[in-house]
Amino acid sequence: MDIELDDIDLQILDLMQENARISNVDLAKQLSMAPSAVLERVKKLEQKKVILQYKTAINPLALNQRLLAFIFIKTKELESDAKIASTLAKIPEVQEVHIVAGEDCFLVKVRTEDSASLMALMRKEIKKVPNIISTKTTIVLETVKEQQQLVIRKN
Amino acid sequence: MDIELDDIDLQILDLMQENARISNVDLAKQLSMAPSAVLERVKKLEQKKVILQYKTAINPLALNQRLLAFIFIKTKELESDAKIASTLAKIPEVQEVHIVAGEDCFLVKVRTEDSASLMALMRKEIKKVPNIISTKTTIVLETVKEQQQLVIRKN
DNA sequence: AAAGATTCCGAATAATATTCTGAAAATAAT
DNA sequence: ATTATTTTCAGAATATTATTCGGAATCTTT
Repeated sequence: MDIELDDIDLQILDLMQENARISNVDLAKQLSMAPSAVLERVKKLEQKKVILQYKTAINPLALNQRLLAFIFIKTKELESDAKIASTLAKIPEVQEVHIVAGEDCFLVKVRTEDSASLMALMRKEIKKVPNIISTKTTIVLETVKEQQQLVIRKN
Repeated sequence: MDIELDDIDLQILDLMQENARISNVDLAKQLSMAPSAVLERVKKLEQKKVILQYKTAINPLALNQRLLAFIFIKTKELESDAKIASTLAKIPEVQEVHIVAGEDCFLVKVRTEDSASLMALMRKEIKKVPNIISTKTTIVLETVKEQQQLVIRKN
């Protein structure tokens, strides 16, 4: 990542991070710049893959997704790590797959309707992945904060 | 959540989830509807809090945030749970705070520049929260998948 | 079946995005 | 230092999109 971001870029990212649908005109106003100049910067940020995606956060309850869980997965060997990981990643209910340090190998975040559908998912999808030794599931009772916004420090 | 979402709503959510900046005109085209009708639905989804926010996903590496960790926190009693949780939630580097089942009480997701800044954060912020008995930190070596998109099943 | 509410379309208008040219500023080269 | 080169910006022109609104169609309720 050989990218230089100046203060204006950081301000743009800061504003857009919280509101991806802010208009170019508004952005320009906040930055005291011309819309055309701001647009140029935004396009460049997209092109440089600093901006990865514009996402809409949907209320999980509106889609009846009430259960959130973290599953630690222990596997046999280090060799097939990448394959196991990508197999897990393909499951739509799986929101995150991390390879972690320590005796557990993978940490997986899953969102489903309820505990019954989590069990079904475990049985039908996760436990069928080869080379899994054991799983340890942590159920979330309540989520107090959930975002992926980054801390942006302006100069 | 007493919300009825029909198939068109689900399609809108499905499209916007992946691209929050899709234009109303494009949305309308994909749904074979008039832009005005689609706009009305989107506004309604915002109002009903089905749509929570439009976010821009920024590449963490571009902001030099290379370390991701999950911290399990064990606390004294159940009483002050909410307070501890909201204290943790106020830390900007903390992306997620969950109250979980099991002996560990909280699961916290943190993103920082490097291990040094994680240590600093632990010392200066997290361990200063009252009533914490112990913490157990899991360092992420590699993230294979990370999103919060929900599974949308159309009827 | 009638009344009421909701959803949709289409046209008009308002606002915004986008493109382009040239000037200014920053950077690099001589 | 001075000149070239590149980058960034502003402002105007144009293209595209968002938004509003009236009325028709559809669906719900009574």
